[in-house]
Amino acid sequence: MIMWLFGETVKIGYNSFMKQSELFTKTLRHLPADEETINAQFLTRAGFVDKLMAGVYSYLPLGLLTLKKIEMIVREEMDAIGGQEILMPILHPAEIWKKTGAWTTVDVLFKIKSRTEKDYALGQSEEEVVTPLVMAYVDTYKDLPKAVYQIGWKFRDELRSKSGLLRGREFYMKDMYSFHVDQPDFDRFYDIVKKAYLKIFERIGLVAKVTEASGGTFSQKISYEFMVLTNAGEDNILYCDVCEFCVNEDIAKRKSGDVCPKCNQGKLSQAKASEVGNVFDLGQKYGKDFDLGFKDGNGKKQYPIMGCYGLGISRLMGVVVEKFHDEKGIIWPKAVTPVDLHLINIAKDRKIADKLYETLQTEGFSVLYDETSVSAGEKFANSDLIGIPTRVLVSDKTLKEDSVEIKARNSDKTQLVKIKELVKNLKQ
RNA sequence: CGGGGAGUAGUAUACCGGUAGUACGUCUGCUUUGGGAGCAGAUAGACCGGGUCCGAUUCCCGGCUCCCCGACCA
Repeated sequence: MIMWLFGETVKIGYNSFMKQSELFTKTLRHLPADEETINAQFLTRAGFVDKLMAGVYSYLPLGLLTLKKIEMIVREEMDAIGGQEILMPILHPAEIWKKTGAWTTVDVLFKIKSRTEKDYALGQSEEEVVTPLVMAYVDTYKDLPKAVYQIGWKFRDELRSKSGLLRGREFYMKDMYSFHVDQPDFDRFYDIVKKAYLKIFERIGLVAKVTEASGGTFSQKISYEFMVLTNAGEDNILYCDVCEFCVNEDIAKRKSGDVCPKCNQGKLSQAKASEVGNVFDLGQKYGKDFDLGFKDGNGKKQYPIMGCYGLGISRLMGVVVEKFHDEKGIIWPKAVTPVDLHLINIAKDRKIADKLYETLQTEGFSVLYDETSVSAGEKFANSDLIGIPTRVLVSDKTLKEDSVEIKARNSDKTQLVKIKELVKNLKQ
């Protein structure tokens, strides 16, 4: 992404760089009065997000960078398993929702009326759009399997939004839909998606538990939810302390302290968790609802077995903050940090730091450069709040040694590095 | 949607039925510069509507918004 700023091009994206004085956001010293959760407090104070109303946030320059980092990881892994990215409408005609029954059964569906009193819905999931869309191109079994996905805004008319980014009325989500000739082929792909999901969370630095959960209104089958343990979450799960068994308490037939039904060895413990992803076996419901099928090898009409796979990108951003912070601020994992380096100058003469800023860009680092003239203490406090994983400090003290000081956000140790060695050192 | 709490400078808060105070921010000047610097001056405020009252930011009613607990969250 390229944006124009003060006459120069500023690249926003993987190799973004920006001067702190040019950021239109500022860090806030006070806790926001209307946010109680860690993720909302730090993200607001550090200038990553701004609340428009309950459950609806703007993503500011630094926040958008992190959101895009997470999005990119998700995109790479979905592409890697054959997902084809598309972008579907958010504004839907009521008819498609009435056809599947969801118009009356899905309470969280946002419904709106046009000037001419026509009914519309805002997308909260897109089976109603994607099924006719994909099946229009599927004539025979030879056209399957197919998987398409999109990354975009979803709307849910929650009675109570809460917990900052963890439950919004509007949120950023990846939703994928797959179409298969039969159950075995679906099961094969289902497993591939589960593995891809685990890889995504691992890349971000999170541990997600694959949790058995309700299949929802339309399905008797269980679904799987990907749960990250955090007290800020809304779900209660039971998990085995020996094997990987994990179940949502909603459907659990057991309680905390019971023996694990899977390995018969471990004990089940209860924990709070946030659902960052889910996978559903939709069966033939949507094919049948829309009466859209394909011809099998005998020329007979069959309905596809479908799956849907959600992954909450904005929620993940909140969960990451819940998991990675200290009393001073956020500690971004390297994979999703808005930028790689926080370059801070406190030397009287800015020249060396200015030059380093250029050099680091050329060398492929993304950099936030604090070239402001506020006190050193304030810069450190801001830096800790924003939470970029690596801090590079230029001061008169370090310059005497022809050096800069490097400090990891998650450590108290500092390291003097010769300026000549800096790039090499950072690339290690 | 049920229950509870709260709306006061840009932000966070205090007191009060009769001049609305403090901190941070912001602006000006001087001094500072390795963990949210110091001094001096300046700036700026009662969610909306109705009622009670001589007088309401304060009390009462309604609305809106935010937060928390619960319910809800295919």
